Amino acid sequence: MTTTARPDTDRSVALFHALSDATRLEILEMLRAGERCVCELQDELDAAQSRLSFHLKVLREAGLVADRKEGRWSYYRIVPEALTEVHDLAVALQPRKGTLPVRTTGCCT
Amino acid sequence: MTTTARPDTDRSVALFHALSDATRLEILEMLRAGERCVCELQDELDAAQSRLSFHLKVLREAGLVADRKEGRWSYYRIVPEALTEVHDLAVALQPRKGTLPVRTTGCCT
DNA sequence: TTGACCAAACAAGATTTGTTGATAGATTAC
DNA sequence: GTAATCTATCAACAAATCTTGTTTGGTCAA
Repeated sequence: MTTTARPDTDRSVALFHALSDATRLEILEMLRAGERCVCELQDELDAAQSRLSFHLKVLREAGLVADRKEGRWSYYRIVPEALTEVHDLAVALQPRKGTLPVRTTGCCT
Repeated sequence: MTTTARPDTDRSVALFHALSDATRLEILEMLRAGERCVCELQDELDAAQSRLSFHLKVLREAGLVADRKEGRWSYYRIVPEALTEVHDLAVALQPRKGTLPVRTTGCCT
């Protein structure tokens, strides 16, 4: 889209987009066990440093992870609230209660 | 990614990707109220027909919507189970219970 | 201070995604 | 039959995304 969706929609798009990549999901999967520094992610995922940095930035900008510097290391961790948001979005997209699976009246009549 | 993630990961990527577009989220939002034919979506979203068809295909291939032909009309509806999957994925990504927000031991020691 | 190390940022290229406009198939109305 | 309608698909282009390799800045060790 070129344009103005509801801010709600923009936020949803950002969250879902950040989650729509295998590398990023693998990063999150690793972080489920707790904080990790970039070098650890690099080792375990066997990914180039710049690649990891790119994906971590996407996750960070979506608010899905947060980072913390300590000396020369950067530690990343999951932001649970962001995942709760995703959870809530999925629920909010479910059909409204009382909706018939198939309609009885025709369209464009 | 070029490659082999766990099938689980592939599925997650497909679902999240399908949800990572404003037009597609608007389509789903409309379908929450019940089945709609393409021409109705077209009118309400003010989108070109081929554009809509493209996005409906993405949603369909991800299993988020299902369609039904009746005469010359195609009716689309939400597949609630797919949204439940999304819901479950968000939950599954939450940090494991008992995880410390910040680690106490250094990395790469 | 010099050199090693960690991580972010940049540049260039390949690939994927989304848009528009045109075409084609199927169904209904006349 | 022919024409109109609805939708999927295709081709072409623009824009966004991801990857790799390089550069840069900051921190630590000797």
